[in-house]
Amino acid sequence: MLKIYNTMSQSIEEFKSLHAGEVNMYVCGPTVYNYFHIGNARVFLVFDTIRKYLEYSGYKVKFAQNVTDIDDKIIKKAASEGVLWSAIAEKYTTAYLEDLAKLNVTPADINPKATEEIPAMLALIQNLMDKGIAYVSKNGVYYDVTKFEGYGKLSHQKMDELVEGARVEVDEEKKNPLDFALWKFSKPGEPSWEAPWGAGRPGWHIECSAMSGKHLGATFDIHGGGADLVFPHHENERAQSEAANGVTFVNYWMHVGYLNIRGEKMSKSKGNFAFIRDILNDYMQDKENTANVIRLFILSAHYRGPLDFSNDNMDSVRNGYREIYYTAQRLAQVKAKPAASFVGRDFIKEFKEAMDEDFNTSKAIACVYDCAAAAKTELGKKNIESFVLLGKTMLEMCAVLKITPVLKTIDAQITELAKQIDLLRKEKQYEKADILKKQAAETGYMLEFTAAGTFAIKELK
RNA sequence: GGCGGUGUAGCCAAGUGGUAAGGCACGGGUCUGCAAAACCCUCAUCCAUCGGUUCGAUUCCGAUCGCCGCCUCCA
Repeated sequence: MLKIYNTMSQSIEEFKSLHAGEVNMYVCGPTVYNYFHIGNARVFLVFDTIRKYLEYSGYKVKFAQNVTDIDDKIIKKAASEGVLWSAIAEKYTTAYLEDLAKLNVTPADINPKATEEIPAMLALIQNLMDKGIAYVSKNGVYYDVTKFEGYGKLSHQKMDELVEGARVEVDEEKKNPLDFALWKFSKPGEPSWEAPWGAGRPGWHIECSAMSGKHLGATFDIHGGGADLVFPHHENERAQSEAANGVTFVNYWMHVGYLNIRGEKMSKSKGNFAFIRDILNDYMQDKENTANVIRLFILSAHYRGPLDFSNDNMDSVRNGYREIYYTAQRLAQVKAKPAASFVGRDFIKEFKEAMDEDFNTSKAIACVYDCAAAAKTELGKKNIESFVLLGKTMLEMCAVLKITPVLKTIDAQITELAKQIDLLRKEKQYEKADILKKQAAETGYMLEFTAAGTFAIKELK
């Protein structure tokens, strides 16, 4: 039975989908004004893994993730580079999709762009206007938070306390300091869309309400994002949607903890800003397996807790990943059939139990390691069929976590070298054998001569 | 000030009312002609501190201290 921590109730709840066997989920996507960084990547990878696990558990998942392609930051960036805002949005939307693909993140079923969903937003704003919840001011259309009874319930803040702590400049045009823009009137030269109240662009929160409602329904199962979105973004989305539709917006709110770099929040001024694109390119020589190491690193801690990114921590994970990677390579070079059963632990069962407990990937990964170790023990005992069974079990778990090692085809040259070395060893011509071994090493392979056979292992670098 | 998170071995990191998963590193060993970034084993009398509840707490409650974050359209 799957359990999920719900930010709304601040407790772990049994998961019950709205429609039997189906899960509708929405995760806040990027504002495309730059490449995305390792912190964004954490959110994307966590929810990709959750989605995958839901599917593995038998759910049909409908996954929507927006692309915010109009926003102040985009306009600002465009101005500083002297290009059209749309050029910035297009460039970084493309980059976003490329980087996601390199991380093996499955594309969302629906990738709505803000600029393509303006009509749905206008309809929602009109709905709020009709209900007397929104009002027009000099600068735009605003949401009157005093009209929504449950305001603050998601972030567990009281309105007066929010006001006290507010560091925002008081906007005289707003009725209440907490009121937020649904529609911002454009200034000359700014991008704008026609609207009944005046030309402008959408406020930050409205797109998610409009798009999730349109594609997933007024009520849907899971809404996720980074922890910093709880307030104000998700609080405001909820206020908009529930006030407009009169029904519960989201059943399970999920938030991913912060990713720090060497213990500090990442920021450009501190020079500890890491784009995922750069990590993918620079971290290892083995590009095909870099995404797996990154994902394993991200999943090594529970998704709700903080996670510290550093080279040392990555290296530690990479060294651990080798165990899985090498086991997979040996498995691929063994021709035996799997044993019918393994007397011992039921790794898959343990794995599922871990994941069912609010996606405890840390514990799930421990199952993968234990299984790999058990497989190697069998190999050492020359129980090849048991090794194959356990190796396959390990790969099943890897597939769910999406860390399946990417193997190289071993070219004929290496196979030939291995044969020759084996021959030379039998003839005790060790000096010649060593020369050939060195040759193999130069191509990135190490050759293992074990009781269970000879393996050519591509090193992970 | 309000709210939230967090403090577990050298490092990363799970977890439980009955005495601590897993990974990395270290150390020892095994296989091997030698060797490996291979394999095996070892590695927290203890879970920030101080109280309380309990037969028993790292796990529950209270307090204290430390670190991080949100309350500024930052995931």
